[in-house]
Amino acid sequence: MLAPAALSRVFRARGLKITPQRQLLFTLLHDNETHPAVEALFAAASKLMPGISLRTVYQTLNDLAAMGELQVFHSAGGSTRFDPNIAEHHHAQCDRCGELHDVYVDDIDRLQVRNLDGFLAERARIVFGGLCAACQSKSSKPNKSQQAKPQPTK
Amino acid sequence: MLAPAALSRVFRARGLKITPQRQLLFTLLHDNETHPAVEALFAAASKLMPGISLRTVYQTLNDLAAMGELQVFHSAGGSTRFDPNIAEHHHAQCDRCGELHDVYVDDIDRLQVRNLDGFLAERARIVFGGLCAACQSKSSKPNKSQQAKPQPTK
DNA sequence: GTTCTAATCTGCAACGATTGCAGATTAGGT
DNA sequence: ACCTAATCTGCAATCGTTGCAGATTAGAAC
Repeated sequence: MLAPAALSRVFRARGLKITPQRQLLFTLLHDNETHPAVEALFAAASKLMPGISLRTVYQTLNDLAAMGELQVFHSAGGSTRFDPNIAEHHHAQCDRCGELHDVYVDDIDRLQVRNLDGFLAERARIVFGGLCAACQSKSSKPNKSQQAKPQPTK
Repeated sequence: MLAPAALSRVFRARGLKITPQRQLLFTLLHDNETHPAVEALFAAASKLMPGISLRTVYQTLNDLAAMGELQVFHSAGGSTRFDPNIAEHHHAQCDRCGELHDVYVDDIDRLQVRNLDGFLAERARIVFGGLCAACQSKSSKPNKSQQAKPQPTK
């Protein structure tokens, strides 16, 4: 995502207004590597600007995503995460804590893909599953997992 | 996913009952390559067994997923798709029609991943984006897309 | 600085997907 | 045929997200 100042220029150029709410969200997102969910952003924004509407947060995120300034990440449990890193990169998601982590992968186009069957692949998104460094240390005792597999009803 | 008969054995072995509803869903899912959503399965099931409850479809899908007999695929718009193919494979999703397509990728472990930062990657899921064969032919005129990018409110 | 208007914000109602619950039904062991 | 735990059904409730309408405001024009 562009820096707040540059983003403001882009918005103005499109006839969009620079409101305090938008500026706040720009700064909260810029260089943010936590892949925040809407609620997390709303909480952070609310601290700095009490009264900001959840609706506005959704609106702004949608706008930024539509402009290609934000990547959207849909994961288990219907949770949506936003990623201001729009360089070509991929993700590693921890099975235990659900945290997302940016990773970079080389030579993706060298992959041999079978059964494409006429599909014209332009992009690839890779999500690695496993355990993050933190969860490996405090292994054994499970955390609040985003990928818990419930047993069939007994 | 196992064949209906084998699946029934697994269920029994776990003390789970084989109901007509479950059997129906087993057969509807077996060898199903359409990556159906819940609603689609419910519709198909309802034709063959009028009165089956949507709740039961959800229940059964969740159980199968928890048992590892089904892969769950979360994509844009909050849509959840189920994939009975549990062999190691990946997906190609059409930007225009949203259709999912199974693909197979070789030598994934040969990928060079940077910035893993202690993350222990055990699995990788790749989703290719692009245009499916069908949408390439009838190109130009857009279809109902699952990835439509709305303009910022004007 | 004042005026003006389209863009934006807010709060709330509405929506679609999914789950919790409780009572009726039933698979399958005895 | 009987019995009981497992299951099914229908409905209410929840969650994330969006539509709407009226109040507010950024920023262009004077």
